[in-house]
Amino acid sequence: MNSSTSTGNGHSPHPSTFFPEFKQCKTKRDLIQIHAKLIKTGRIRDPLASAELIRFCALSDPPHRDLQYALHVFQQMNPPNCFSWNTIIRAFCDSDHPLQSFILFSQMIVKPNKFTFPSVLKACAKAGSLQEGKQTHGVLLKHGLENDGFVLSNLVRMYVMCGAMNDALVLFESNKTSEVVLWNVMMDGYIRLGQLGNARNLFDKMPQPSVVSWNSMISGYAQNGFFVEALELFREMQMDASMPNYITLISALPAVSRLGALEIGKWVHFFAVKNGIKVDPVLGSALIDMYSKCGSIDEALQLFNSLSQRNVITWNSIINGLAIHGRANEALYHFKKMQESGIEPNDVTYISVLTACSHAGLVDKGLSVFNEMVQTEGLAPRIEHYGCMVDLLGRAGRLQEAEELILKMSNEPDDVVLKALLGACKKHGNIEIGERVGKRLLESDPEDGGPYVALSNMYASLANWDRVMETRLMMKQNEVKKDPGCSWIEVDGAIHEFVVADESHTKSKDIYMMLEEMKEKLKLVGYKPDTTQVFLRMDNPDKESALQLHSEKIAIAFGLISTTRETTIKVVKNLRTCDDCHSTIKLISRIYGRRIVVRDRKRFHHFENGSCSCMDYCVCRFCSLFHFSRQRRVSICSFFKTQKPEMEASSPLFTPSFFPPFHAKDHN
DNA sequence: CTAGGGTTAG
Repeated sequence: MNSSTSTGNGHSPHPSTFFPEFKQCKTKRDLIQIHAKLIKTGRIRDPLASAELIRFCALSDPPHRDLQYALHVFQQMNPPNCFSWNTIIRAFCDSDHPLQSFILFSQMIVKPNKFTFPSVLKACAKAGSLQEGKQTHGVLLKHGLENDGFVLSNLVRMYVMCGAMNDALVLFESNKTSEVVLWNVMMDGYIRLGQLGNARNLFDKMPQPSVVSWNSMISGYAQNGFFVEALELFREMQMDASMPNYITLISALPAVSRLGALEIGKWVHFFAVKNGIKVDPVLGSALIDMYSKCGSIDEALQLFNSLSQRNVITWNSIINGLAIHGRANEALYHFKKMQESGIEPNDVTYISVLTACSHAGLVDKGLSVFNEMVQTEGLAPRIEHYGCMVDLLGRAGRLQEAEELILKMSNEPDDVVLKALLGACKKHGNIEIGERVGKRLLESDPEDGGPYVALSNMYASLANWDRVMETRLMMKQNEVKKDPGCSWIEVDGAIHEFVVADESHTKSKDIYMMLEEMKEKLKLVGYKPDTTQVFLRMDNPDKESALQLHSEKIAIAFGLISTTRETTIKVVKNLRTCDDCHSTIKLISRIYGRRIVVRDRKRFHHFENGSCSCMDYCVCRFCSLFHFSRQRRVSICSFFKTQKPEMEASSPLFTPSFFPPFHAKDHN
C-alpha cells in the first residue's frame, strides 16, 4: 500500500541518460573532474551539457548541492537557455535567499515560459514580498500564462503568503476551476488567518477534496485548538475515499494527545502498522508523545525502545513523557543515554529535564543541569527554563532565591513564572513575597482570575478572612473571567466531558447516586473536606458540596460506574486539581481498589491504593505544562460550550463506534 | 530530452 513517508525536502534529479558520469559523482572532486572533462572535450558548449551540470549542482540533495558552483557554470553559458534560467531560479527559491530568484528573473533576457513563474512566485511568497510578487504577476499576464494551473496556484499562494487574502480571493473567484490545489491554497490561507470557519466552508464546497485537503483541515483544526473538530474530521475521513497517509497521522496525533484520547491514539498507531506507514523518527515522536500524554508512559517507552532511528525530538518526547509522569530518575537516565548516543540536547530537552527535577523535588540536580545548559552547552535560557527553576526553588521553600532569579533574568518574567512563585508562596505561607508577586500579576492582567484565587487561597489557609473578602471584592470589581474547569474521560472510544456540578449527562442520575455513595464511604474512613480550597467564603455545608462537584470527581464517578474493576480510570482535566480532590482521589483509589490516572494541566497523577505518584509534591493550580496558551484554553472551553446545545443532551463527543476497526478497503 | 503547486512531530 502506498504511503508517502518521504521526509526529505530536496530533490534528486533523474540520472541523466546523456551524462551517465553523474551517476558516479560522489564528491566535489568528482564534480570538478566531470566539469573539466566537459571543457576539455568541448562538450561544455553543448547547452544540454551545461544545463545538466547546473541541474546537478543546483537541485541535488546536500552535500552535492552547490549553488555557487551552479551559478558559476550558469554564467559561463552564453547565452543561458530558458531551461537553465528556470533551473537556477528554482534553486535560489529553495535557498535561504529566495529573493535572488526574483533578481535573476528580472535579469532574464530570454522569454520566460510557464515553468519560470511558479519558482519566482514561490520565492516572493517565501520572502513575503508583495511588491515583487505583483510585478511578477504583471509580467506573467503579459505572457498570457495566467490560465496555467501551476502558475495560478502559485500566484494565489503568493498573495496568501503576503497577507493579501483579498487579492487571492479575487483571483480565486474569477477563475472558475475545480483544480483541487487552488482550493487547498485558499483553505490554507484562511487557516493561516485563524479563520477556520471560512476554511471549513471551502472544504465543504470543494468539488473533489484530496488527501491534502483533509490533512490541511485536520492540522488546521489541531493547531488552532479545535482538537475535537480535528478528530471528528479524522473520523469522517475513514468514511471517505481519501486514504489517510503519513501526514494525516502526524496532523491528527497532537489533537489526540491534547485530549488524552488513548483509544483513538492506539487506533492511529495500529492503522500505521497495518497500512505499512513507516514509523520514522517523526511519526515515532508523535506517537511517543501521544502515549505519554494519554497516560500510557510504559507503552511510550516500549515504542521508544523499538524505534530503529531516533532524532532529538524523539529523545525529547520520551524524556518529557517520563518527566510529566514523575519518573525523574528514568528521565535523567534517558538524558544521559541521549548524550552518549551523540545526539545534542537542545533547549527543549532542557525544559523536560528541568521539569523532571522540579516534579521530583531534585533541587540540586536541577541547579546543576541549569548551569550545565548555560555554561557548558552555551544555550540561552528561555522563559520556560526560568519557569522550571522558579518552580523548583519555590516548591522547596527557597522563595528568596526564586525571587532573586526572576529579578536576575534577562527576559521579562511572564505570568507563568510569576504564578509559579505565587503558588510556592501560597504553599509555604509567605505573605510578603506572595503579595508582591500577586500585585504584579494583577497589574499586568486584572482580568485573569488565577492570581486572585491564589492570593485568596493563601489568605484563607492563614484564616485571614478580611483579606479573602478584599480579594474577592477586587475580583468582582474587575469583572474577572474565570476559566471554567472541565474534565473528560474516554470510555470505549467515546469522550465524555463534565464541567463543575454537571448534570447534563444522560447517566447523570446514576452518576449522582455514585457520588452520594462515594461521599458516604469517604466519611466512613474519616475523610474531612479541605474547605480552604474553595474560593468563595460560604457556609461550610455549601463549601463541601461545591468541592464534591468538581468536574474530576464527576468524571471519576462516571468512570467507576461504566468500567470494569480491572480498568484503569483515566481522567484528563484542563486545569490543575485542587488539594481536596487530590486527597479524595487517593482515598477513592483505596476504597474502590481502582487504579486512577489523572492528567491535569501540568502532569500526571497515578493513584493506587491510597497514594499518588506525585508524592504530594506538586499540587499547584497555576503552572502549565501542556502549553495551552490562553487562546487555546478558551477555544476548547468555548467549543464545548457552543457544542453543547447542538448535541443531544450530553451525548458523548464521539459515538462509541468512533473508530470502527477499518473499513473494507483497508483490508487486504 | 529534461522542469513547476497544496498537507508534517517536541
